[in-house]
Amino acid sequence: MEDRIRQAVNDSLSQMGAKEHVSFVVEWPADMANGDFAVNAALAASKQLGKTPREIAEVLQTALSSALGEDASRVEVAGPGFVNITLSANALVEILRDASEEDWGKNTQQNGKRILIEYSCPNPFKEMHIGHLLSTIIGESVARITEYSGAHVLRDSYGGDVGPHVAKALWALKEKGITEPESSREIGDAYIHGAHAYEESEKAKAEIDALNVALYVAVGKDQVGVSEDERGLLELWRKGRDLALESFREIYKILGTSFDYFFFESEVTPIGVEVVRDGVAKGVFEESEGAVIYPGEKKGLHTLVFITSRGTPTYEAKDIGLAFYKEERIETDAVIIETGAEQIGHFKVFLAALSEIAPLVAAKMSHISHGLLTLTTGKMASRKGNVIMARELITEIIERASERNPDPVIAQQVGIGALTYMILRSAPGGSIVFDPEKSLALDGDSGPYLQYSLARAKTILEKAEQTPELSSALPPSTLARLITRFPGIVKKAQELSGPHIIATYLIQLASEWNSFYANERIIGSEDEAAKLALVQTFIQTMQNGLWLLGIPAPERM
RNA sequence: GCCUUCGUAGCUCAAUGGAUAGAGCAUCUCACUCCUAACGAGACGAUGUAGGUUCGAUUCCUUCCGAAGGCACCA
Repeated sequence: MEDRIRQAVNDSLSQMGAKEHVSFVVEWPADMANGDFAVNAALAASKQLGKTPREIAEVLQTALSSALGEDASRVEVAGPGFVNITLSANALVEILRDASEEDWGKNTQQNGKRILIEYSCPNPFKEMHIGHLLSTIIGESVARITEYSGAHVLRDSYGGDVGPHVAKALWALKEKGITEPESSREIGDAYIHGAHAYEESEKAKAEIDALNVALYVAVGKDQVGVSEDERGLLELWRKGRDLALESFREIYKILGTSFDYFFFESEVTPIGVEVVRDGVAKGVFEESEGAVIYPGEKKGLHTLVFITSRGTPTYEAKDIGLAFYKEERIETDAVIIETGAEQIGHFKVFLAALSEIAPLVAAKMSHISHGLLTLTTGKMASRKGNVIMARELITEIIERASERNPDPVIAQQVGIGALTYMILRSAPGGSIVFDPEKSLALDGDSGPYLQYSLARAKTILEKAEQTPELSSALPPSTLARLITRFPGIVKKAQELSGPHIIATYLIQLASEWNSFYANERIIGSEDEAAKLALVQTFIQTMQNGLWLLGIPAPERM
């Protein structure tokens, strides 16, 4: 439809004598009263053609009327020179026929592509906090939105299982004489204890630094030639890592996400170090004050250390290793990495360095980020211990949902729906101010509002005795016209990697549906079969939309 | 100091350079014998500042004010 409009406008413009290409848009009017499509070509071409926008618009109106024939019920000039097009009841019904199919909203823009998405990325030896929760929820939704483009999506999470934070946790465990940690909580507490000690005691700091190096050495040797001390250290390290992973998987299950790959720093570090050392010979990296740096300042970026003067690799060197590690194991056409916005600067430097070493690998990588999640108490910092843990927050919101839902399965669906929606409703990039008391709304602009609208619609379909059947008896309601926009909304969300596009649309859709529900009798009405068919398309649209966000769809509420 | 991002209603968020800047919460009305009131109808209320580009600017450019993040051995 959009293509037909575009074609007709272009033809008409060149007939009017437009020599240069006129850039215009075919868009949805924000106000549905203005129709299904709006064309701003008359405004854009006004200067070139030397006519007023309204003169041109009137010519376009005639051209579009004849081009669209019976598919348009109304073509009119409005405002400063827009041409608004309203679809006819029949044209609308034809589009709605697709809307009760399961694949409603999918497109084939990236058919056959293999896309790897990295997100969540909690570090073993720390507990998962709400920052990771953000990444998990956003990453999963972006993955699902990408799947709707026909791409084969692979998911991975990357975690730091070596480095100073691990040394802090292991140091504290050893201090307490714990050799058999039993819960992830114990590991998390040890990290906090170790982090405090590191800042408060010179002795502890020295010991932890030494332990950090010792762990790198031990991990590097793996099974070959390890001493007794190293064997004990490695054993404690593996136990801690396993415990943390196990607790991550429990959370992923509740959130409806699962990963194809878990990558660890210990695996990618050797490759990273090797590549960076090679890079020194090639002149990409430089030695400075005993460290290996990438001189980003020469390119308007920051200069960052890749290998410290103690010989340990930093985050950046490990990321180089990770990029190579993935490339060796997984065939991909694109790699997307989702992290917190505080890493934007680092990612730019890393990407600049990588593009000098492996241009093709760097070219297919892209970085998306989420803003900081700030509490009323300020930025979260896990080393200070004043963090809200992912598990605590999930438990709390499910508990709140259970006040109204005795069924624990539904309570969980509603709780997760509220949490997920709260995170996905706003555009990525900005920070989310999170007040645990107020932010988890269960009514209004919320996940449960969407779920509730769906549950009500499903009940109607269950209770009805007639078979849903689309026909031109269906009046062209705002609800029907809004449903036809869904595939376009999905495309826009794909272009922007923006789940919030879907979220905003679904709220509008649910609101329109609830209004329809309140004002129109469905069961027992004259056009029951046609209205039931509309209900069916609403259900399919809402279901697919909720799936794209990762919000569960309860049958009843 | 330099770099990046962001300032929209009392609060939390929308608005692919377009039409009367949309929602929700809060506040105040109305509606509730009817398919689930986690609902519906209405009122109230906003683009930080000063310029520029444009037929048209919340959106692009510049000034100032304010906030957040980053800036060589953390991740």
